[in-house]
Amino acid sequence: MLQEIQIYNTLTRKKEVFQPLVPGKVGMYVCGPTVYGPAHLGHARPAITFDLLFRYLKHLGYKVRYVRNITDVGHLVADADEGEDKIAQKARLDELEPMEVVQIYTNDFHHAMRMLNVESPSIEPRASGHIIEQIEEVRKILKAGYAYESNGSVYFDVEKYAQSNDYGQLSGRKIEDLISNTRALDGQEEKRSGLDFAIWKKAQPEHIMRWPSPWSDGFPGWHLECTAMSTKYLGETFDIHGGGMDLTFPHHEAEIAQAKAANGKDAVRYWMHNNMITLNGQKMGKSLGNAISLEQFASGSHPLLEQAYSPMTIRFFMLQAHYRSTLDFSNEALQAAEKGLDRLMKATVKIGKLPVSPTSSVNIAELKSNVYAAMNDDLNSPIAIAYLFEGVKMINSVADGKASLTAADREELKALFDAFVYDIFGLKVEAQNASANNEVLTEVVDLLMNLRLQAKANKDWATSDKIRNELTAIGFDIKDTKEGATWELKK
RNA sequence: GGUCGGUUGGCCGAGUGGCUAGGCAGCGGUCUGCAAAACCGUGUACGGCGGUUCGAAUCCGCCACUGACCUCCA
Repeated sequence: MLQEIQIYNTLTRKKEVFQPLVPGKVGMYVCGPTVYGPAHLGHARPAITFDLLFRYLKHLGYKVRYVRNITDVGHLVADADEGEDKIAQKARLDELEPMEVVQIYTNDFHHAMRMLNVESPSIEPRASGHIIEQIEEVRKILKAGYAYESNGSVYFDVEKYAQSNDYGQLSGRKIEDLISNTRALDGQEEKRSGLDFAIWKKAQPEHIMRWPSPWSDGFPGWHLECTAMSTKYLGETFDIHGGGMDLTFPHHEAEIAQAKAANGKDAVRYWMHNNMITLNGQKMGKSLGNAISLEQFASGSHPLLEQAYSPMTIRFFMLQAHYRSTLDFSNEALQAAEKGLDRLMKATVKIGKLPVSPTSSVNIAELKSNVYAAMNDDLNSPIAIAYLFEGVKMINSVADGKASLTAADREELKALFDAFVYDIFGLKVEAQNASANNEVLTEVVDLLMNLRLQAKANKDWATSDKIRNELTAIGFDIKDTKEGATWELKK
């Protein structure tokens, strides 16, 4: 059931029919986080976007190898500490071993991913575990003549590369403009041009994270790790490379150049970029100081949060916008998503219990084809969800006896919802509070519900309402449906 | 300053040269002892000014505002 899907390729700025290099198999690489701070809402966007792609491709029958790295070395900070590694800087402040910092925030990231129901990638390589490969990559680029050594560091020679290649093709920049617009930063005398970037950096004496190399004791440049690791696990040419839009320049542009310089060919066939999460219209980011961590969302402990939001609400909130659009955070929008998600999940659970009829008054086949068509059009999850809500309406109408469904259509509908809601969108019913799973509590509440039922039978509204009101006050949600009264404990 | 985007109804957010996206909120109704839920009905939305067109929110031009990148960033 390999369907034709279109994806937007940043390289060509067009939607293209996706055709993997090897039929039936997909290699994809996505830039993961730099583990030097808590995972925040911004990190959730690419994680969820490419989790959706990963899940959908698998659903369509592709065998996917999904590589998402952890950056734990090599990021240079531009502020106060000249040339100091981000990880090492944080370590000094906290008086922790650098690898301790890496571990803390790697764990934090993994925890956040689990909460968001983001599947583990096939391979999650760490930059620090691939120093040998990166040194090899530097060697290849040097040998090809596209890099030069300077005072123990090795720089990529952008201008030389640009003579025979299109540097700037991904980000739409022209080399001449780049040359005239590059900022003159201090401490760059080692470079021939401000455009050049380090692929190996000599470590200063105080720099703790360092590895021996033919050029100096030092560490690899940030852009290089992705090239080295994607090549190692996916080959010199692979299908999809993803990441945040903010990485297109210089990071991904540099990756293109490094791979071409080292291997003589273009590595990536489809470049995909997710857009940013904004806060009051401005990008949410650690360096901007306006990031809300995922932990804070779950607990509601941030001044901007009016309440706690479950990870599934965040996931659904993101899926309701297209991945290439900016998505503005607001309490109002999150609350709307929370309610919409609740409606979708409740309907999904109901399908199996719907009554069946000899005929259907609804068209399930058309609904199904609409949902797939939306997803096949560059992963248009908001449209797909809009169609699922049409399905929700069908489900509720059938439950109300206002529409009918054959047994075969009910199975079809259930399969569709199970596939999309659970497997592809990765939504799940939140685990209830531990106490709600307590059998004794359940029995007690059932007892109260029975008392209320009796009171109702006796038309003793005062008692029945008292029970309902007090349970509601405690945090229970009581509903009288056709099938009888139901209760659930709200968070 | 350069490159690339965005501007849609109370909020969020899709999309298309002519036909109701969807969610949330609101309003009216059905159901219910009441409520909740559900269902039905309900909105002359597309930044401004020009142009192309039988017809543009959708294409073109100009303007305004706004964002991302150009330095680490998801």
